Amino acid sequence: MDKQPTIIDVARVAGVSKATVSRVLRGEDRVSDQTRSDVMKAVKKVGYRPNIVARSLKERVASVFGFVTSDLSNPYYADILRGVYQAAAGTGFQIIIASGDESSGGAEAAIGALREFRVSGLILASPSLTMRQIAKLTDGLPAVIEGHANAPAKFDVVTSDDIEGARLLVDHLVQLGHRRMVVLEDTGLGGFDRLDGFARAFKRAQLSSSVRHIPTVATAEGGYESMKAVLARGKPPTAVLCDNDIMAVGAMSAIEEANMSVPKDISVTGFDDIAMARLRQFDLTTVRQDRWAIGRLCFEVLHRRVQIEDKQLPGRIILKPTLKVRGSTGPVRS
Amino acid sequence: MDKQPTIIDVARVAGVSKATVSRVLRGEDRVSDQTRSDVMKAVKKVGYRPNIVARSLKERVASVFGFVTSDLSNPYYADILRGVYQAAAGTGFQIIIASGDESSGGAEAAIGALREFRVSGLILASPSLTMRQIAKLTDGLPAVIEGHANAPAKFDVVTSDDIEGARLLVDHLVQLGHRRMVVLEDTGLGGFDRLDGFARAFKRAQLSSSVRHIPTVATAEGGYESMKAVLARGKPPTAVLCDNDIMAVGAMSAIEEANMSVPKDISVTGFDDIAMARLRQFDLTTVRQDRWAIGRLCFEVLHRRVQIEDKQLPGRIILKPTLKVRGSTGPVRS
DNA sequence: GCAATTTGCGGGAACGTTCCCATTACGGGA
DNA sequence: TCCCGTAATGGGAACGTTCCCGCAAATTGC
Repeated sequence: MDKQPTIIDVARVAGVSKATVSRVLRGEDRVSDQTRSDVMKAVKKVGYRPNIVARSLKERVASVFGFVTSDLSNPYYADILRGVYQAAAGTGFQIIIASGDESSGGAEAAIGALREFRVSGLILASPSLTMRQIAKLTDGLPAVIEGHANAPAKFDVVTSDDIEGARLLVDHLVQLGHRRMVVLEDTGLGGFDRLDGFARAFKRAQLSSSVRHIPTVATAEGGYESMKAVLARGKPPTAVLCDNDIMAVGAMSAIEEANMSVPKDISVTGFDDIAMARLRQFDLTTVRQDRWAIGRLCFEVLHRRVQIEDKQLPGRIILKPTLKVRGSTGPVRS
Repeated sequence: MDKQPTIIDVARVAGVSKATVSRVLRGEDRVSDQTRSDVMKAVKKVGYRPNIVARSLKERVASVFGFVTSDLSNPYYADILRGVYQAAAGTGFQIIIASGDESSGGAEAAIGALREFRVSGLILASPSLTMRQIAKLTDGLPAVIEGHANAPAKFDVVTSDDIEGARLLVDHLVQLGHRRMVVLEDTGLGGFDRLDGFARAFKRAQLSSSVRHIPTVATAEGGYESMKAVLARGKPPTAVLCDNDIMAVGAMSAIEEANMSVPKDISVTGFDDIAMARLRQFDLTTVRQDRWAIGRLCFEVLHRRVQIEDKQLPGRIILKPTLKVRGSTGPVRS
């Protein structure tokens, strides 16, 4: 690789000092029009490209945000990430993604690596991180947290209102006449707000006693197995609420395998509205968050705090989800 | 944010010079055991964390690879990315992902941003990049290309053998007795090798004349529309080959909607073996690439070239795909 | 026992920026 | 005419590393 031209090369060609080139490049005003255009011409001529590394060193922090997620291949985070990138485009900020899953050393290693990089802020989209960990690992670095509505007040939060989402689903089913229901609960660390939301909504509808909660692995297979077990013992429920869409797909498999029909015999709901939910074969009633907006807002909140050195108190942006009623839910059979 | 301790702080605490601290940190041998342990103790004490930015400046390049993709939310690339991260863990190399999709300025802007960062290599997983663009934009930077088996000889290539994958599918269907077939072709820029592979395999089986090729948008809706159009006019084919799994899912919808059955009336195949293909509702015969391995190898090839300053000629690693026969294909109805 | 080599360590330049301080040139007011 | 403010620019230190070079002490070879 041949040597990249530096600001000094530009200065030599333009016949000015490096300080002047720097001024032009950073758009300062104390430069004559003549010099400015000379410098710009020289930049073009030598093919100069700014060296972010040198700038970062001088400025003590890099114009980079770190994005930490526990699961890169989860489409939920992929969508958020798209929003982040979209918002980052043109701001001069880059994003470094650190995978916090166990095989790459966990979230601690991920955040550690980002800090070596002197990133100027963190976006934490990793439900497996506890608040205690977050507080310890960020240690003064600006951070915005996704997915934990009840994070400590010292952090900015952008997340969707899962409690509201759960309420929407429960209300919808109750309205359709459902009473005897089952919730397939993610046994992982994520989705805490959802479970809380389901519990509250059932309590509000005074149905807490007629609802069973089944711990389930958050995959299609997990949903399938749990549903099969539910159907094997006793009177089947009239509706099944799942912690995410993919579990719901598994549950639907088990229901059809038992020669029952969705939604005639059993209604099924998901959570997230992933692309698959819209397919004819599933046509799943679910709750949709604007994941794109979440990502975008995560970036903007962080950017604001870092760039403008915004000293106002951390805020929390809680986005309202929308209920997507599709063909997997229907009135209870009488 | 309070100031991070530097190598000089460590030196002061350990009572040595910064050069010695640097030596210890980089594991050089010309240091006495006593000094080494003193320094390590001081590192612990002051909570020193190396500053990658300063190191990168001095070394002229950053220990960072850039990953360029045209579609962040495509699970295909998400899986490759997982492989990349897995391989990168522990090497000291970080990955910066640049989204090359149009909304963020395209691949040119993405690669430009990465170059400002002085990344020491690129992983290009973006089928929409032409070879001409790649040659121009990389300009001497080491790069490994994914997805283009026929890239110029000056680049390292890691990809799956899509031509072989297409052959496997065609052979499978021919063996089942299928002759009148349809290929739903991705109209996008990607998947060139697949189309080529289908065409070659049909030619080899002397079936080129009995196969129709339908340009199709590479989504579930696209597959649905194209299939509907195919069924609307004339005698339906006995088998449909799709350029990817998600198109196949759409095609299956259209077939069932027309009151025909998969695979009894029409066999359907996909390409990629995404998680969805394994679900009971689809049970799709498809071709699987080891995407995790592709990602891992992309990193390793690049790491080797950059780190070891491997001067050997660029190589191409072409991974053999495997045919996954499932329930969406069957013998032709006689 | 003395020169030659090795070992262990420190000093300081360099990487490419930014930014603070000169320094110059030029007017205008006293 | 002199002084001083201002506009435009240059010089140089600093950011935190790495690495070359040099020097003293220890070790070796004769």
